[in-house]
Amino acid sequence: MRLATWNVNSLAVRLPQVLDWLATQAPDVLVLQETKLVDEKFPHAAFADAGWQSRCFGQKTYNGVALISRQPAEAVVNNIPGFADEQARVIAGTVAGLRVIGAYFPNGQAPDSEKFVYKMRWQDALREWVRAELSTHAQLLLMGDFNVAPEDRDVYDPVAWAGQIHCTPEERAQFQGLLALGLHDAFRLFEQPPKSWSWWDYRNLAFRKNQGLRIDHILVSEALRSQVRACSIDKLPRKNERPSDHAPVIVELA
DNA sequence: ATGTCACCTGGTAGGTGA
Repeated sequence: MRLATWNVNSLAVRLPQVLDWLATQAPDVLVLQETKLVDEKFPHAAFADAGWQSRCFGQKTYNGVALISRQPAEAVVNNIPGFADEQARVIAGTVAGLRVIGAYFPNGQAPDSEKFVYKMRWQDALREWVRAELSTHAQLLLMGDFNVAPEDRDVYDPVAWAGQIHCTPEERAQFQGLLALGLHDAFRLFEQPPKSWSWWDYRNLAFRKNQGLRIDHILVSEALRSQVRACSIDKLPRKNERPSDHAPVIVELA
């Protein structure tokens, strides 16, 4: 099994790249973030024509998530049950016996902002829901754009970024809180090249200078840990014309 | 470097979010 996550920063713009990438990488599951499409405009037909099932949960202008899979997804859930939210950030489904949660964590804007408060509340709710999901789904993956660089080695300039959004102690503690549920950062189960990032700012020639952060993650449950064969970031789509600012992350399960 | 991209409203630009 091969599963992946990708923040596409507008599926309307990136659809051809997503279809190309699906054809090349042939994952079993791909979760998307920042589709920025209302459900009425979701390109289900384009995915179906290429042989993919698609489920979406979107809104106008911002956010929006989707679950693309070869096999149909069952027991699909939109957003965090019991957590009232205007923003479309979560889609979960069971595919081939795996519980897959695709999530677009709030950005948080700045540590002293209202959006940061929301980011913390949202993650409190997510964590408690994932805890409950784990009690009924031992084989679970939580994947998406977490908007946190878990450690200094996930940041190109940790001194400059210290205390900044994506790197605050509060956000890193939230990430540890997810690991404390018994989840494992699939990327760190393996030796990885130094300076591995999943996001590069569009500004400042950041990609060319490899100035990025690792903020897109795949967490796997304890029951899946021994089945993880590889985890990697695919930088190639970031070299496309009109790329997303994020690269896909892929995990291989036995 | 001051360096971008996508979307909206409302307009041949400015504001917002990332």
